Amino acid sequence: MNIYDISEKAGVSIATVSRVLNNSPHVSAKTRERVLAVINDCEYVPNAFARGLGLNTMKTIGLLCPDASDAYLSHALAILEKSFRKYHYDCLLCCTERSLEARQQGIEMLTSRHVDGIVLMGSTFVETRERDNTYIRNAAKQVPIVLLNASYSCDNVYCVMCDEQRATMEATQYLLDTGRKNILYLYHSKNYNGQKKLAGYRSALESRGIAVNEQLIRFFADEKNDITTVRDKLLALRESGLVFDAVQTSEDTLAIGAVKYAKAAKLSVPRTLSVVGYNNSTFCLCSEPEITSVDNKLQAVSEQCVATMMGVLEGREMPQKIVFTGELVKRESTL
Amino acid sequence: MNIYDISEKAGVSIATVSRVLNNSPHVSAKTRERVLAVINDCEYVPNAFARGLGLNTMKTIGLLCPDASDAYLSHALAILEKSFRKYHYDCLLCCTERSLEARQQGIEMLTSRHVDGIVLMGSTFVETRERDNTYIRNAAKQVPIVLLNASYSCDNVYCVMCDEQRATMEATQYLLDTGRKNILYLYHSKNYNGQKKLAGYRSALESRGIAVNEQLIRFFADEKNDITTVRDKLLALRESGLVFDAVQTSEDTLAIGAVKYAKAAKLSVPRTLSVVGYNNSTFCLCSEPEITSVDNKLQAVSEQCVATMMGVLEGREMPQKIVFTGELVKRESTL
DNA sequence: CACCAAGATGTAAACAATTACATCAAATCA
DNA sequence: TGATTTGATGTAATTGTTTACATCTTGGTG
Repeated sequence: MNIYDISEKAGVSIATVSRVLNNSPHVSAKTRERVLAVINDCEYVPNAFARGLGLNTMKTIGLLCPDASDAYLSHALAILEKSFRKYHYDCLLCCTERSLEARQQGIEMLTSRHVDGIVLMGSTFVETRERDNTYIRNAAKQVPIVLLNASYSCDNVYCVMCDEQRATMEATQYLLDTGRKNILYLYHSKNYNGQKKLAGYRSALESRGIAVNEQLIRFFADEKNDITTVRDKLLALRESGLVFDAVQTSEDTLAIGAVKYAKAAKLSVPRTLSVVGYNNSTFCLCSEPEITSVDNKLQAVSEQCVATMMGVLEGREMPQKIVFTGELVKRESTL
Repeated sequence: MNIYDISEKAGVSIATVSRVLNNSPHVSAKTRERVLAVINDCEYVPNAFARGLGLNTMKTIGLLCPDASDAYLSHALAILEKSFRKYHYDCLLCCTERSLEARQQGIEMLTSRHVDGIVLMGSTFVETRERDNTYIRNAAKQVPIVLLNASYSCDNVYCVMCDEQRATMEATQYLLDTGRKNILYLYHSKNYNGQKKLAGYRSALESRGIAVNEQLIRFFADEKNDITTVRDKLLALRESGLVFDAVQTSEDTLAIGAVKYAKAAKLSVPRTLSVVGYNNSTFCLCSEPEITSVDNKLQAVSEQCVATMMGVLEGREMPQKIVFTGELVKRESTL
């Protein structure tokens, strides 16, 4: 069943059928009605591939997501999909691992499928390592790219992000202001955002004239999904003589691990140990006590990504970089 | 840059270029090499739409997900996407609300885009209400449909699921066996799975010769995302004189709410109140105490969905229904 | 009444692949 | 040596749209 069958049954040309299909005003009311009747009758649906070939677009956005099962990213995913759908764009999902090669492959897949735009979620790459970003430059020659919570200056690449450095800095300052002296900083990723957050921690100490103790900065590789391991590592740190009266983390589940550690070490949160997470996820509310965490405005950032992409696709001039401000949500795990 | 340009530059016909592109054996080694060199040189990528038109497929699977931000579904999403990618199929994501109309629209969108198959995640619909399922029957005429954790008998529709009734029953029996007399059952959805789980709760009581107290069965609408509300409602129930020494739920976050309630009511979990969740999500580990929950084998179910879909697409005979068995994971919130 | 604009409709050329069938040369066999 | 097979390559049809351009009505205007 194609457009020719319909045109024949309706006694018109295929051009007229196509015009009806595309709501062209150049069709008389009677003709339109007759054609629509036939279309309905035959349950005809135009072939999407042929349409794509003719129009050179299938109204599709590629979403490159490092991990769809991650609480934070899956939330962004849901917002992006919903918002793009409002503009009648569908989303092709590509979950890469967090490795550079996988992301590169993912982008190639998406461009080869001729998506209209790509949203790159999260920051696997680092702004300063130019070599790693050539694949973005290349892809940007084909389609507009919007970076969700990452930063990179390049033609046809747009950034929407939260100032994670500042948000982290304010969280650290808050801990200092409540009298904490030795803040252990746990981070799980050395990517762009990971480094920015760490920089925020450092600058908070500097702003208060406190020297950074490198012993208090710990990289807890990809253990963000293993609360027990985090707890045990913290117990080991304490055992080794490291002194700290607060734990600040780059991710909420690490903070959960810190709370579990406090329980195991018979410390009271927040009396003898303050805990601060990052992302303000549901995990914070599940914990006992509930965890203070940084809200990095995911909803706003995600929606702005869609707005930016649509602006670019509609030919409007769009800002190359939009930065939101995070906010510390205070709960029971801090004084 | 199309296949004609390449054929010209390489001094061959478009058929030969196409053969090289598709790894046809009917090309001599020298010719292949020459063509590949030109392709590389020009950074030529075949047009996906034209290819789709010719082959009548773009190797795409539609994923219909009620809510991509849900912990449970997002996990399934990640597994599905990854597994389909192994077979070189890409995934078109469609997040519907949980309403029937939205799902129906979603399916129409996916079929109009000519996906090769659709995975329907979760059960919005109810097996017995035939009227609600006509949209599935219709869609199944176009493409194979695999239901993830739902059940419906129909041609070209395949089901992969966990026996949630049995899993729930075993959890309830466990509570009874540990001496609990009045088990409050909280559920958040009246869909197919919601009803099956509730049936499991009832049958557990019956199996022990205990009459079901309807007062102990409570529908906590869509409050699974609002822990505080759950806590307050439970406090109100206690206030109203309802007696219960255990709370079993259809979803982990409801169980979190129960734990919060216990704290507010100064009850000890599990000493004076047992709590059992469902889904065995990370939330269970965040809680203090950690929550006993039903693992419904999401990984296995998701992977089998992909295996079933690929089997169908490759023309193999596939079982209409595959049922996995859930498992109660015991933690600190039960005796 | 002739002319012209406007609106409706049709024709045919893109769009960019795949592939059945035809062709042709070289190798094998009688 | 001539017939036959095999393998490589080319030709042209096919897929189902969109759309620029051509054509044909129809009604209004001078």
